[in-house]
Amino acid sequence: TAVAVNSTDERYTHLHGKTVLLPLTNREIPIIIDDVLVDPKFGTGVVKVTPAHDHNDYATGLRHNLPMINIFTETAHVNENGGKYQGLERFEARKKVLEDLTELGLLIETKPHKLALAISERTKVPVEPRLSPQWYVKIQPLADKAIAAVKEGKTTFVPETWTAVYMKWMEGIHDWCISRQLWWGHQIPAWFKVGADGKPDFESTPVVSRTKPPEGEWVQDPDVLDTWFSSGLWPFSTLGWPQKTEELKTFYPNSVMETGHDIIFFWVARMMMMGLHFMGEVPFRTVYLHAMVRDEKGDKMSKTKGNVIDPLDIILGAPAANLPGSIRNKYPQGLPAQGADALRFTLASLTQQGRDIKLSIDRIGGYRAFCNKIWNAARFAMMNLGDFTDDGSVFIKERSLSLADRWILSRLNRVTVATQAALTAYQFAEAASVLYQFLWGEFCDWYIELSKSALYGDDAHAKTSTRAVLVFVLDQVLRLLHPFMPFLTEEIWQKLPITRSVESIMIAPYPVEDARLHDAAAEAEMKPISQAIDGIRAIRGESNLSPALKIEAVIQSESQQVRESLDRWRSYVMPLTGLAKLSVTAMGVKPQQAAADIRSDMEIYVPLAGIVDLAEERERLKKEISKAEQEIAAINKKFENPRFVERAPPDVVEKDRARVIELTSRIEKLSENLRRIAPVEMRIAPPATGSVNLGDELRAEMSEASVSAGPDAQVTEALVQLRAGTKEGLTSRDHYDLGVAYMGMGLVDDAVREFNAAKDEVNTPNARPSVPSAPAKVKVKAPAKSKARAAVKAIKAPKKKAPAAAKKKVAVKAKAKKAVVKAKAKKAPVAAKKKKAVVKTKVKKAAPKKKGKR
RNA sequence: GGGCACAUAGCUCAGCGGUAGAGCACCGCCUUCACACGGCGGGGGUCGAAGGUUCGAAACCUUCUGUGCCCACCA
Repeated sequence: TAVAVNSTDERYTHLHGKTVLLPLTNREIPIIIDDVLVDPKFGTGVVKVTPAHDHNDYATGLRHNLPMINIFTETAHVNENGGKYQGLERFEARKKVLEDLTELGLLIETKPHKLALAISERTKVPVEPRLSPQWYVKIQPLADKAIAAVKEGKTTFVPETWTAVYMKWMEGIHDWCISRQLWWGHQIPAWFKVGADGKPDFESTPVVSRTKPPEGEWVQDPDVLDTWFSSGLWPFSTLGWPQKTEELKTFYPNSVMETGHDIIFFWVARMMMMGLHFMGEVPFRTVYLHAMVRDEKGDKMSKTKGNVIDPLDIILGAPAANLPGSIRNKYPQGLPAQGADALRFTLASLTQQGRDIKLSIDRIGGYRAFCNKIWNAARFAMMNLGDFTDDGSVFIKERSLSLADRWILSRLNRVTVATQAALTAYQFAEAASVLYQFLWGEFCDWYIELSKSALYGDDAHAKTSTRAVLVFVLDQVLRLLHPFMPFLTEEIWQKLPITRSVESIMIAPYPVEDARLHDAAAEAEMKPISQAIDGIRAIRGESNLSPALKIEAVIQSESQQVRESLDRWRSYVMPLTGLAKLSVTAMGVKPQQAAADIRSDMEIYVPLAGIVDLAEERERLKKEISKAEQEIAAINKKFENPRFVERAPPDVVEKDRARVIELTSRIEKLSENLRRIAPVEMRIAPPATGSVNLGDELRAEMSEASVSAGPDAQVTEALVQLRAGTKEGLTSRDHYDLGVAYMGMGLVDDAVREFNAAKDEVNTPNARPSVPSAPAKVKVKAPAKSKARAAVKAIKAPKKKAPAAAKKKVAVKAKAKKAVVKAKAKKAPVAAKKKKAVVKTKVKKAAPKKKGKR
């Protein structure tokens, strides 16, 4: 249609205003000057212009008033405007054009050239831009109103980051083509005169009408409206518009529009424009844009990629064979059934504002376990309600309650407030998290455990109160949870044997804050109790004590309040920590041979020499000390910088100062305890090789052989008797032998005590010269080592006596045996346990035997 | 090509100026009378990289790298 050059291109200045002859059609076309279209540095600096078949050229055509010559039919064949190429398919036509140009000697060269080509998503062939009659909506006046409404805050976006997306699109908007050549949709209500071929004559002036115009031959435009044009009417067309119905009056404008951020342009923007135009008011006050679910790599799920997970496969489970390819590869075992509530709760938990969700099957599994946990907690409650059928609300306000009761009610109130706040702020993940933590971490882990003594006890009053609280909390928390887990909560709620005001949890009132439940005193009093329980549990856990083993604990505290609370609620502490005895005292003498847990306002001791592994306890203390030291170092680094004290807010500085003092005191206490249970280092001096640490060596052997006095009650008893009998009237030799025997049992600390006793005896005139004194050390000569070894061996193979001459061989054998045990232990834990059991039995026999020897 | 997000423990994610957290997975002890889809305890991170602001940065700013999404006639 034209040939364009850049005005600054001096090569072509002489051609300005002239025309050229199009060789293949002999049409005369103008040379135009267009600096927008033509880049003089690119190619020849001359470009052909086809306004009917290219977007840029179309704009150029408008600028220069060029004719729009369409050369394609709907099927991309050359039409009557294509001269001799008429009827050819587009790719054929291109080949022919090249051939003809070559033949005429007009083709100078061909060069490969990369360009962006629009490809049809459905048919995968290049799209040919082509002029055709379409309906457009003049958009600017509509957009202006839609922009103003958001700027004025009449409608807000949540998360607000999407406001910018909406604005950018609105501000750069262009007229909206609303006609579509599809098979279904709202047919455009426009009528054209019937043309010669029986089809609409698009050149005629259309009549817009719902019904056929009465006079003349008319045919309705076959096109349908863009689906978003129809959908844009949704906020009011669904409410009876254009009639002025009650529904329309009530629900327009609506409060919250909830949708995906991928259709802000398509739908939200159109609803805004349509609503403002037809109703004169925004369609909704808030637009909440939810996260989109992606696959595990963050890619959008699509059928083409084959990465779509059907929600039903997650809910109901699916064998691998039923899954699409890429999903099957990741889950070759298929998907386990997770349930609708677990899926829903997971989605809520992962819905963080402004982010998309990478769906994690594993995480759904975690919440499935949560569903199970709730179910079992409810089962526990119902099993223990007895004949209690009240909903508890009256009881909890009129009766005196236990500390645990008051505490959980206060926590419930906090959770109610937090859940409400989160929901109001559209923080669904936060709400889900709050409820999860409360239900599992507080209600199940603490309240249910604490309630057992009352429920299983004889105090009728306490029993009834606990039942009331149990059912009340459950009822309330189920309501709070209901939006996140509709099925499970309804099921349990219906099963609760309580009187209800409504027939479904769906319409039960959502819990609101109840200031009367708030109980700061109860929460404060629970603190030392949970601290004590945590501390004792930590000692047990770190020392791998069996839960069945009853232990004693001593708790010392400077705070009288703490002591009183612990004393009053010892029935909470003892069962949760498996205590046989709990002593609560003021600060004073520390129990000997005890594991310790030092807290800021209490010190917990578990005096169990021989049962708690003091070596491990020492490691634990060292670790705690090092942790505290590291923290002090980090804080001190701050203080070294003078500007920190100078410029940081006083409260921050003060907080750090206090923390240093607290940590220092903690380190002191921990170190003190470490000293108290420190083993005395023992050295033996074998003739040739120099000194060896017998304690370490034996300990290493012991642990390799898995010899343990263990938690066995009989063993414990035997040890107590043994120790009771070693206090007085023993010779140095006796102490020495006992030390060896203790070593043999792996009780290093007891052994050390005996060796030291032996050392004391040595200082008397009758002392055995083979046990010389050394400051804070016990030196034992080689024979002692062999005896110790023999003791070890006796434990391992008690019936065989090892002659002194054969000790080396035996030692080698024993080592080989140990290696076998070790290897077995790795592969077959059951076998290792059996081995251990055998060893234990021998210890039982060995201990009283020693006693008898005295 | 333009725009917007995101990058924190093996995985999925919180935290968003003042002592690095959760769930799952992992390790140890336990089939204790709601729950082994469980209980208790534990190990694991120079918070993508480099600069800058600050007394102090995982967090605020800049640049870079990587990943993803949206738009692509116009931003």
